Amino acid sequence: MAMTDVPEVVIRRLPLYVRHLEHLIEQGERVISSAGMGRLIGVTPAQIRKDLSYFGEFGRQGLGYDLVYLRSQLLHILQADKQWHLALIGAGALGHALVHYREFREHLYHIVAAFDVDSAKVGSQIGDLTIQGMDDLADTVADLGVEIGILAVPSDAAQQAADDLVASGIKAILNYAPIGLSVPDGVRVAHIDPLASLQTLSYHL
Amino acid sequence: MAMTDVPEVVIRRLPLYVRHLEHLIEQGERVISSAGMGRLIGVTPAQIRKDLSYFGEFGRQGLGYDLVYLRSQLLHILQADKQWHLALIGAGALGHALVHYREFREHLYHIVAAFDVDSAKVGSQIGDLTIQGMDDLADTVADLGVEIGILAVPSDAAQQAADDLVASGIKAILNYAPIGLSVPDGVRVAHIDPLASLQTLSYHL
DNA sequence: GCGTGTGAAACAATTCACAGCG
DNA sequence: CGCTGTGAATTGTTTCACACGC
Repeated sequence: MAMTDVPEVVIRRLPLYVRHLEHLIEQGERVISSAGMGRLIGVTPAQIRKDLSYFGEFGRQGLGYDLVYLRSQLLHILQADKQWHLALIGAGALGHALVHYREFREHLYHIVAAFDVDSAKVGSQIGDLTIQGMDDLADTVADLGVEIGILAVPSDAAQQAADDLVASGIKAILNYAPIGLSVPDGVRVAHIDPLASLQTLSYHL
Repeated sequence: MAMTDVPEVVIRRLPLYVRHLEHLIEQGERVISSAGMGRLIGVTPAQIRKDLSYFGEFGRQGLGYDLVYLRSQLLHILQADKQWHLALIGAGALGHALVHYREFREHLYHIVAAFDVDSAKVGSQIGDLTIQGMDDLADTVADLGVEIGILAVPSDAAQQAADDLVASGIKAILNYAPIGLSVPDGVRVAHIDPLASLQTLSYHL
C-alpha cells in the first residue's frame, strides 16, 4: 500500500503487465484475475498481487482487476501517461530504425531531435528530423524540453556522447552502445545489449 | 567450484564481465583484482569472486585475475568461443540495423539467412543476404545449421513467426517484437523491449 | 602482505496461506 | 463462494569475514 521502497525488479515487471493488459483489452476482455494473468504471463498469481500492492489496491474482491482501470493506473505509476521528449545521438543504421520505431511514438515517447558526431551527416534528414551537430545539443535539449537521451553511437564515441548528454542536463539515458557508461549520481542509464542477450542464449544451448 | 545450479542472474552478469575484460585488454592491462574490477563495473568484489566461483578457480592468490585467461574462460562458459549461425526474421528497418550490426559478426554470432513474411520483399537484398520467404525457413535452418533465430517482425506477426522457428527446430530466439511469445519447454527466449526500458526510465524521473 | 575462494550471516525476493470483503 | 491484499515462511542472492596460498 505504501509506495516507498519498491524493489527495482518489481518496476521492471510493470511494463510487462501493461503489455499483456493491452493485449487483453484489444481482445475485448474487461476483467481478469491474478490467476488468469499469471497463467498468461507465466508468473505466479501471488507475485502479481504482491507487485501491485506496492502501489495501491487496484482489484475487487471476488472479481479480479478491471483491465482498463489497471492499465491506466500502471501507466500513471510509470509516468508513461504523459508525453516524453527524446533526443537521439547517432544517425547510423540503428538510429534510423529507432526513429522509425512506431512503438515509441504510439506510447508517448517522441524522438524530437537527432544528433551525430560525424559532421558529414549534419544537415541531412533522418525520418523527418534534420541531423544536428553535437554543438547544438545543450541548446536543443533546453529549447525542446528533452528529458531522455538515446545513445546509438559506436562504443568509442559513447562515453563522450554520454558526458555531453549529462552536461546538457539530461537525467536518463537509453544506451545502445556496447559499453558500460559512467555517469554521475542522479543520472539513470538503461542498457540494451543484444550481444549480451545472445551470449546468455548460447550459454543454455 | 561445481557448475551445477548456477543462478540465472549470475549468467546474465558474465557478458558484462567479458565486456570490461576486453576493454582492459585493449588498454594493455594484463591482470586485475576483483576489487579493481568491482570499482570499474560498479559491483562488489565479493560478488565477482562468488560469481566466478560457480564455474571454477580462475584467479591467483595475492595477484588477481589474468585478463586474457579469464576472458577466454568466460567466453568458453558462455559458449561464445565458437561460431553460431543466426536467422533473421523480418527485413524492416530494425532487420537492416541488425544485419549491419558489427558486434554480432565480430563476436562469432553470424546472421546467415534473412526471411520476411512480406512476399514483396522476397528476393531483394539485405546486406549481402537475399531475403527468403517463410516457406524456405525449415530447409535453410537445416542446411545452414542455424541455431538461433532473431525475431524482428511487427507484434501481430511475431507469434506465428515464433511458431515457425520452433517448427524448424530452433531452440533459442532473440525477440525484438513487443510481445511475450509462448514457446514450448526447451526453447529459450531473450526479449529486447526498448519501450519497457524507457518506461522504467520515466518511472524514476 | 595481498587477494582469492568459500562457508556463514545478512539481506532481498518470492511464495504460501489465510483473513476479509464483495 | 471467489479472489484480493498481506503478514509470515520460504527460497534465493548478496555481502561478510577469514583460512589459505602466492
